[in-house]
Amino acid sequence: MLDLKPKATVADVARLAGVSAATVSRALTTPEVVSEQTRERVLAAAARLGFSPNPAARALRRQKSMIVGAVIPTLGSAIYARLVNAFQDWMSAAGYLTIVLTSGFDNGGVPEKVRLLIDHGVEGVLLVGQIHDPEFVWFLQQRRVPAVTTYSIADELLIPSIGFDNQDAMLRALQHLAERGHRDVLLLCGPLAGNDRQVARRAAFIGAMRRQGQPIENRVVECEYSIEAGERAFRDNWLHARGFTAVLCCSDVLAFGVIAECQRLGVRVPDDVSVVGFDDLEFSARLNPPLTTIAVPSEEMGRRAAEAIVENLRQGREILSLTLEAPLIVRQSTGVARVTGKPAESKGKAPAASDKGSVRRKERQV
Amino acid sequence: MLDLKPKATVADVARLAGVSAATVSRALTTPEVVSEQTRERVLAAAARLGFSPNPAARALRRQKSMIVGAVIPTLGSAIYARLVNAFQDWMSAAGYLTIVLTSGFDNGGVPEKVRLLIDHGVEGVLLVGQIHDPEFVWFLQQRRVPAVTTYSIADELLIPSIGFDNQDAMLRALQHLAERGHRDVLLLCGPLAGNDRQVARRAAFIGAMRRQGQPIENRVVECEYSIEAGERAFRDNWLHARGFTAVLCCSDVLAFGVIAECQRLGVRVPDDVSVVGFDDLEFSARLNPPLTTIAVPSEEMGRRAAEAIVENLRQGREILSLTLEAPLIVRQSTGVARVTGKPAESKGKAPAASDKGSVRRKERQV
DNA sequence: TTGTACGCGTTATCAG
DNA sequence: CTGATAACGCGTACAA
Repeated sequence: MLDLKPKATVADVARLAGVSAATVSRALTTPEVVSEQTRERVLAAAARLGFSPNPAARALRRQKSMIVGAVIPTLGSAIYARLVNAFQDWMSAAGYLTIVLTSGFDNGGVPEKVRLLIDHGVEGVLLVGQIHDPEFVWFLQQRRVPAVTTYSIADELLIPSIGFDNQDAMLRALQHLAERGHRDVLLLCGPLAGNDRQVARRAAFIGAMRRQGQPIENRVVECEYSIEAGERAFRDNWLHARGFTAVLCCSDVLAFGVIAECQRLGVRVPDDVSVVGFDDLEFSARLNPPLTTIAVPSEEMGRRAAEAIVENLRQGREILSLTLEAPLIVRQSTGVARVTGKPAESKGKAPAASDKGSVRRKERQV
Repeated sequence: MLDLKPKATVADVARLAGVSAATVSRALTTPEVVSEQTRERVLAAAARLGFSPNPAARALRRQKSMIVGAVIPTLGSAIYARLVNAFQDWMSAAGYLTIVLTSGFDNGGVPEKVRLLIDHGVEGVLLVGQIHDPEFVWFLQQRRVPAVTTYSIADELLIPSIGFDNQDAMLRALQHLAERGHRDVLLLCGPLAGNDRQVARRAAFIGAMRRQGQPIENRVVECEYSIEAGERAFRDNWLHARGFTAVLCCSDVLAFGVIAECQRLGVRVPDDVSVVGFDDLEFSARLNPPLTTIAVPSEEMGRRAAEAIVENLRQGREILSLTLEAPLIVRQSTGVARVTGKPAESKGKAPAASDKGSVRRKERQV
């Protein structure tokens, strides 16, 4: 049963069909230049031998692998998984396969991973976050490998980006809170080391707070991306450093933790504390209360990045940076600030019970 | 700035180092067989030219691409994303890159995707769910591409599987419910077409119900995997077809929807209805109430599948099927069945408020 | 329309 | 230890 026939080659097909190897190749790749009958003979022979062209030989000859790569922090985070999902879908439709490689949240390791990909022959690369390493940018250029960064916007002269403005998104979230009387806000951000998105968000936060003359000591906390980290961060800060009336989370996952912990501690959201997230994951609209959050266009980034790379590969079209919208979705986790230190009057229980019907009913975009 | 030097080859390095191409190759791949000084000259020359071996040429010569593939339903589902994440991590540590391809939930499309991967030169394949197509299995064998299926257990003579017993998991969940007096149970399952995991779970459910002489009309509902589908399914069935005292969901995502809808409808969990999930996602322990669910070992499946494939590739070791544990994690979403049609006595509100401290406090494995 | 000849870049083999 | 040579399998000028 186990025949070791070392996989058919064009030569085998040629022999069986009684033609030359060149003709086999033509019959398979440019059928129209081959006569009807030889084409049929060749196709039949190929089918009979289960022939398919050796990808390495083809790649060597054509200088094209039809493979692209994606380097992301992790697939464990829905936000990146969805990005890659969309990217991969589009790429696959365009005839490219996608190699996925994870690098953790510190972008310092990304160049090495990209090198690895390129050494394996990928023709284009999707990245998350900007790389501030001129040598690396230069490397990509001279290797002629188109690359797109997502989740942030382009600094000058670096890798083109298809993303959104993290600072602006943050400012809109803060303004939303400010309009409701929140001046003292706690920021929970994700890992900062080598993570330009988080750094940008924090910078926006600190800038805004400074402008308002608001002190920021003990108001910026770095967490891992996990529900538990959000729980812990909220608990520690609520118990030891009260005073803030709102929590701004750089990830919905953290916000989930905050809300869960609030329930456990008997802290009411938004009556005692308002909570804002960042991502707009599927579950965020179903939290109790539904989460006000920044809707990050992860699928769109993936799709557009794929489009751009494919067009570059096919027609040499330059990849242009693009800034997408990341609207604030206002739901029920944010409300008017209570007077600091003094719990607000309870507005009567059961916002949940009164909340029948479509979840999206009470949403608003900003 | 844009020098078009068409990427250095061994020949270029050889010329610069004043040696032959063969020596360059040796200096790079088996440094120990080359004299100290020539090695250094070669390495220096290679570094100066930014040389790295052409992957297609290497793959052609060595008959090895160092690339493997994974075909999964979608990356949009945390459960598969985590599987691939673990698989890819391990593979990458072993020197292999991973191409990810999605195929939707109907396994009918999988063979085609795998073919695509193999036509691109992958050396091994990770699958989700069994493929019942002898021709396909034969194809994999004669192409000598090791494959592993996950999420289910091996039927005889098919592709080796590293998974868990879906039927058994389902029976344990049902037994847990039965012990608490639940006889009339609603099953929400995911897409069934071409999805052997879901089919197995449903089969177990139907079998058990039959054995108990319990009617199953209107007790099996097929849903998409989304929170909203869970909400809708529960709403429709609760309003129109009361009678069941528990809902068994084939995915935590559906259970999330059920619990969210219960809150909206004022239905108490577990007093009025018990809810069981399947997956044990990160958020499931934080739902209100925390979700009783089957813990699917997705990371372990990914890791072990990678190990098995690597060992097959490296040492020709046969891949053995393996059945992993998928324990039922008992939390607070399941309780004693109320008398059908009559809401249970309320046991006093605020299980949440009393639920301080570690989330895992009240867990139990079965 | 088809066949012949060669090269893509690397590495295994064999001789030196 | 090193160099010459051939071959991996395909695709494409070029010639017929």
